[in-house]
Amino acid sequence: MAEPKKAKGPLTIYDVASRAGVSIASVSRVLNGQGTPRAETRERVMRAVRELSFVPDGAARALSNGLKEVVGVVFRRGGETLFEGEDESFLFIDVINRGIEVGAQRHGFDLLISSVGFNDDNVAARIGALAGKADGLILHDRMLSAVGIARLADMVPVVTLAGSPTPASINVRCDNESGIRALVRHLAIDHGYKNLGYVSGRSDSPDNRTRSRAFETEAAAAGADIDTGPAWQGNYSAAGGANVVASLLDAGRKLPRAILCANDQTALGVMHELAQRGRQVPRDVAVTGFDDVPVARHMHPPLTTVRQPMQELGAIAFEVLYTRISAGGGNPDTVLPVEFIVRESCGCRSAGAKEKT
Amino acid sequence: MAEPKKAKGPLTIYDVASRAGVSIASVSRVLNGQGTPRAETRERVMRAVRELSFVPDGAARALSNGLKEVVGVVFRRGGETLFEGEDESFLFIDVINRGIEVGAQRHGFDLLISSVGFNDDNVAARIGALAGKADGLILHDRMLSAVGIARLADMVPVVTLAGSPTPASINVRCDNESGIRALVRHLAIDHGYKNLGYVSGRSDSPDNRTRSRAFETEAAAAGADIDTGPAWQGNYSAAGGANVVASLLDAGRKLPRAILCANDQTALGVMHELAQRGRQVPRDVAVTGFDDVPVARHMHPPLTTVRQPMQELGAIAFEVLYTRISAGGGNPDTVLPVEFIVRESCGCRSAGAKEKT
DNA sequence: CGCTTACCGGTAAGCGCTTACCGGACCCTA
DNA sequence: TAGGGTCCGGTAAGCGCTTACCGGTAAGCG
Repeated sequence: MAEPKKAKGPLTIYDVASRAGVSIASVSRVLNGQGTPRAETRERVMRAVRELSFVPDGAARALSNGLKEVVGVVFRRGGETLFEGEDESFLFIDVINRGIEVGAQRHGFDLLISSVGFNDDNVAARIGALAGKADGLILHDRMLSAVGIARLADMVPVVTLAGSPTPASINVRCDNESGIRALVRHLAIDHGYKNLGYVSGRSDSPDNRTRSRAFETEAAAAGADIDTGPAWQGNYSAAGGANVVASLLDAGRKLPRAILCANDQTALGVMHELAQRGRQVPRDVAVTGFDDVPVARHMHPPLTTVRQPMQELGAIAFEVLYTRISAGGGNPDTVLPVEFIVRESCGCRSAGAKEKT
Repeated sequence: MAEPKKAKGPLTIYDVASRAGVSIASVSRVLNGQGTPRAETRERVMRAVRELSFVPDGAARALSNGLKEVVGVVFRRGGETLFEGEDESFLFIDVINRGIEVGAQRHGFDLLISSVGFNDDNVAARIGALAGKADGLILHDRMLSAVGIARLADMVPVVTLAGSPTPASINVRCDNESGIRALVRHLAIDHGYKNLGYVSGRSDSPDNRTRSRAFETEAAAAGADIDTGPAWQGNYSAAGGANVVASLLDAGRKLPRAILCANDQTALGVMHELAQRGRQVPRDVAVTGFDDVPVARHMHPPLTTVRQPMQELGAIAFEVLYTRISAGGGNPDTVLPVEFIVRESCGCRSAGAKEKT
């Protein structure tokens, strides 16, 4: 406690070293637990560090050992928040991010986040800048085109969520096929609904394509008729779902006995519009979602859906990325199991029932 | 397009320089728009950069010019999610973070986030590590004790949200006094309620102390009686609010004519419990919140509350921090105006009415 | 036509840290 | 007491970038 404070210029390892009366190498060794410093040396260094409340500069560390301990996470910020309850959509993203964070913290990494608006122009530039500040990137759904991802992936390790792998990037997703299969079978076989419709998500989403294809396959396998066509195109938002129902009805088309939705948001909109038009769910038409967002259980009636293990998805995404960063390799196409959640919008009465898929 | 790709070792400015046939200094100058490179030089460099899709290393840059272009943001992750709708609480945080991000992007900064669980032990250590990776820190409410903040603040610029300034740190908050004043006057004067209660937030929250004190002052000024005491201690959660009502009623105490709550979450719990106990809002007892979270308008009845400009708060917080980082100084105690939102839980009928405070 | 002035762009010195390498001190053995 | 082996810990070389400084070339001027 010689002087109260030196020149205010941020402290460096040299300040600590001179205060402890050792060399900077020793300070570094103590701080990183390398080598075998004598107990007394360690003690002296620790005391100096404590007294000065020194924290080593991350940039210098990163430069020196080639590891920033930072993952970049990029996602879309909602731009079409209209419907009541719609805010939930980014809760969804948030849960995944939390999962990433949990995984990251296990390895001393932090999350560098960057959200992108729907009409931001310089997305690629922004992501590029992020790439420079991180050891690897995790991209949420639909952030970049396949070639954009590929380009990015050969400057920095990249993991995409709910997309599809490219030669250089890794993808982590949920088992959409199983989820849709469970839904279709439950509706077509358990309930015996012979006519199904599928309100799709954004057409550029790999998840949506997978679900859509699985829907057709499984419906055929279960011997159910399906309603299709451009009128069934949604966009993952509640408004999109409501719109599909509205235009179907306005065109005088007959609704199928059950409607599967690309995600819970869409189901929310579909059910809302159905209620507006005086149709009862599930009596007149059954509705199902996908995702199991928190509101799903509080809808009227509670939504039958498929739960994706979001938080785990985030954690796994980090883990895969971490492997790639530190060792290279890693499974380029990781698929996580989903869980079929039966509630009441399908026509069932009991709550609570669950089935693993 | 000589060779398809060199050794996979991440590219450096040297690779770009040699490909463009110039020195690294020129590359750097072109990339940063410094000096006056000849048009042809610029062109050569840009082409090389594009062909290699080079992105300069953030750590090296940071080390070299003493600016990481990263702000650390620390917040608490909910650990007591129990009540329906409670998830909203971190939506609140998210909106602020969005605001920070918006401010940050204007200056090319990114957000390094770190959430802390309610029973994480090594909080200070984690925040310290963050500090090393960022140019400055923004701490959400109740992250660290005053001395913890002070210690942190002399290693890196710190802005706290809804706290109070310390000699070295800056604080940004909303004008709680005006908000409470508007609420109290509306209830006591406009509605003529002569007896008020205040369900407080966590006792260690500066915002709560301010609101609590303002409540007492304003109630006295408006000539209303107040109910106080330890039974009125809440904790910002819906469960806390419900608990206050429950224990008051269980103890056979008479409820005041109107109950102000420390935040909307609390009001949610209070109204829920009131409904459980068969009390009607606002007929039997009026209830008000604070924050104006999204659900507030969808409660039954819609909640009269005070809106805090969350996103703006985040943006301002960044701006103040940025000033401190780049120039030093900056107003250490920034106060943002709030907006009084009249809905129905206070006893008013009309929706929509608003008053600036 | 020779010298000054401007303008570019290259060379090299750090930024704060990690770590390979090496030399000094000490202990053990003969 | 001398030689060899062990430990510790210091010295210095980078990590990839920015930028001060300076030398070379070309243009401007008398």
